[in-house]
Amino acid sequence: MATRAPKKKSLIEELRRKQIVDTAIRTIATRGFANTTLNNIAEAAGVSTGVITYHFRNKNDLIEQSIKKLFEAPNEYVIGRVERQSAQSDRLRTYIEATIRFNMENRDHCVALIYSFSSITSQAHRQQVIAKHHTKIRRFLEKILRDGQAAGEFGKFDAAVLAQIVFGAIEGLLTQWVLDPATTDLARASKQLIDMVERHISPS
Amino acid sequence: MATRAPKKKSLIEELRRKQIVDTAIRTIATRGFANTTLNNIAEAAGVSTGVITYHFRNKNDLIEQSIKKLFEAPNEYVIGRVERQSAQSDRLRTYIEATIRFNMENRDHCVALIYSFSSITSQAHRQQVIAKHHTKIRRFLEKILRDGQAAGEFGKFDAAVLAQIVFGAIEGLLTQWVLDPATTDLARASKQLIDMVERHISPS
Amino acid sequence: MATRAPKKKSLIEELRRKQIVDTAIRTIATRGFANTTLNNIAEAAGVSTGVITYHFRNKNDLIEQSIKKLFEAPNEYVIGRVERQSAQSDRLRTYIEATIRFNMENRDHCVALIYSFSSITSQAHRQQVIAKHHTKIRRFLEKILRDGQAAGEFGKFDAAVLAQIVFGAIEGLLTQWVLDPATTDLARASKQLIDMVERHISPS
Amino acid sequence: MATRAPKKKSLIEELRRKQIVDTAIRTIATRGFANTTLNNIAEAAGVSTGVITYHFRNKNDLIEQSIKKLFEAPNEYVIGRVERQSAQSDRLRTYIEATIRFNMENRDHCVALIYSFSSITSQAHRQQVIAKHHTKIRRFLEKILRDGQAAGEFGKFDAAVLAQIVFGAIEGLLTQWVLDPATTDLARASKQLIDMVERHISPS
DNA sequence: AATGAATGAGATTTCATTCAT
DNA sequence: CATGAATGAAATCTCATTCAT
Repeated sequence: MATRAPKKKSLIEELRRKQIVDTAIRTIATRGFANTTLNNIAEAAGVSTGVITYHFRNKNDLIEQSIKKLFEAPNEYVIGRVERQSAQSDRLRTYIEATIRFNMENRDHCVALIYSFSSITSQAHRQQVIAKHHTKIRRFLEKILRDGQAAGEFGKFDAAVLAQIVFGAIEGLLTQWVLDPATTDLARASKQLIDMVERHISPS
Repeated sequence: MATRAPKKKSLIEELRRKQIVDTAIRTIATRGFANTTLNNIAEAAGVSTGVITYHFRNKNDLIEQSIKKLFEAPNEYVIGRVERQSAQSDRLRTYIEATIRFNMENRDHCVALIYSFSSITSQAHRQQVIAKHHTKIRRFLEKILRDGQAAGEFGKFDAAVLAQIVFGAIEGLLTQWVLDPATTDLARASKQLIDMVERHISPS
Repeated sequence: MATRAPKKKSLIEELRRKQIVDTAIRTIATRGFANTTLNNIAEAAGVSTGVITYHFRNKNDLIEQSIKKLFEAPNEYVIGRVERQSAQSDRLRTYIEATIRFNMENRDHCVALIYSFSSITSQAHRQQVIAKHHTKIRRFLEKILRDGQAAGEFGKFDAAVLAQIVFGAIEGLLTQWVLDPATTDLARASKQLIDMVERHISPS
Repeated sequence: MATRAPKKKSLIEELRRKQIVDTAIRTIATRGFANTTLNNIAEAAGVSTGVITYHFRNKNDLIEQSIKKLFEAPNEYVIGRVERQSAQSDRLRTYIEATIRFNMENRDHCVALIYSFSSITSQAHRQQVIAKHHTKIRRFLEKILRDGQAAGEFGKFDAAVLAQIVFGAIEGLLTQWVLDPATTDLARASKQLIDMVERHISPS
């Protein structure tokens, strides 16, 4: 029942912020990162430009809130589904499937996420934020692999490195799908990735 | 088979262009995409602002030349090494190893490449250029896989999809390494990826 | 001789106006003139933004009310004390002492006053208001000097010019104290100024 | 023969900067501090707005350069004249006369200087800059007084405090003259101030 | 009376591009 | 070829003011 909100935000304030973040994500997916202005976002949201700087400290603040959501939204989706599984092999498969599915069902989200790499500036902060999110997700995957080894479900392999590979493979597949959806068959790739990984980790 | 420049560029002209493109890549890697101005590049190259717009039609032209180089440089490196191998299994292993190695030895290049994936502006052109490069490399990998199947070196699998996965995995690993080099062991990941793929495609 | 408000203000209305003016002065002293927004003042007063524009025609109105108070508050303090003295030499000394004392006891007031001297916008009106207040106080001082001459307490000198000097000296001392309180000893300066002026005007 | 210039400025660059600073001072004197925009200054200088941010980091930078000049220009004028005098009593008189004269001959300068107090923001930096300039000038005056005491030209008094008073009196007189030139006779005030001070410090 | 979200005019700032030298 | 000062369009940011609740 803990209340957060460092500065007590009103309900309407929260709604507006959420609306603007969602619109920002949509606009970035449509126009690209470099080409998205506050005006574009305001117009897409049907509000005046001033509304954005009224609710966010500045453009950078809005962008970072959007990036936060870009990482958290798929996480919530995936983690919830993974945790409903008990066997680690089911968890692993669910992790891959759910991640791919979320992105297929939310292309704007996926596109904006991939684009967000270009938003990294020399101010290390932005990079750190993205890196932290990356690491967090990768660790979640790594834990599944280790738990599976501990339970005897999986054989012997370097869990940290395999987590890197699987996570990297998914991200790389999504990048391809963003750039060239016509020649990228995410669903089949998902199946084959699962198949390959399962064979790799089987205890035999 | 080298084609000469269609518009007769002087030698000094070519050198300048090359110098500027290289500096642009280095600057993007250092400052991020959104934070790199023509002045930044000019300063880093030790020339005046005007030099850039003298040698390139405009900023977009310079960026596209840089992106071209970002894709072509690792390609040359990798393809050369791959083609010295005759067995397809050697080619496949060489492809993965050489790609990882080139990027480890040219971090600026790698960083700029990852940043650029999503430097897409509303001119769909940029996205098409990147997608085309992606596809080209993936096709090269796919051909190795198919040739290996034809030669009986590899077993049965969907080559197009596996090419997607392997290519995606490498790209994803590089992305992780760009964001967080400390926790990303590229060399080990490379070995394990090769191991996993080889087991997956073994004909048995 | 107090005139009632020409437009019938309720008691609560008057209290609010006074509270806001006081807060404005405090905020200007804290944040500087150029850096004080209506929101800053509202926040410092613990009220909503709208309250200010509800009680004041606009920002300019609030600022002018505040400037009015900045001049009137020390005046009331000083004039009351001066008029309790009968000898003009006592009045003169009291004038200087009381002015310095009021400002030492109300640093925010003093700071805001110094800052406001030059808050002049292109509307010459603001400058006129400040000049009028200045002149009024100077005249008050001048009268003491003239009355002293008439009574034979003081010797021969140009009263108008000496009033300028004394008034200017006090204002200048306060400015220094505002800018650099550590190196400005107002109390000693006050004594020495009185001493110097008294010697200058002594009839001998 | 020491060269300064931390970053090697070209001659034309220096001229432009000087021109813009001068125009800024003139514009501030005319329009007031709060009412002066970069556009106003650019227009008055007959250049485009971009020129200003090309030659100055930002508006704040220009303002601080202008404030620097506001303090340094009268200083140079006054110090040069003072140092041509050998007797300390001549130096003191020259200090007061020259300060008043410079300001009478450069009203824009004087007006902008007085206005500059309103430019102080909560960022302590601006205040410190102004305070530092103030202190420096006051110390110069203090030294004249002490040297005169050491030479036996002047009698016994607290030199630091008298310097405060004389400096404050001049500044206060200038403030009055800025606000209300019609009723402020600077020339006569200057004479009477000298007279009063000389009597105060005479050794008898 | 009071609130505070929203507006929009006007300011500052950035920067690709031009052009006289 | 090269320079770098200048431009001006377009972006971000600020904030007094309005207004529905």
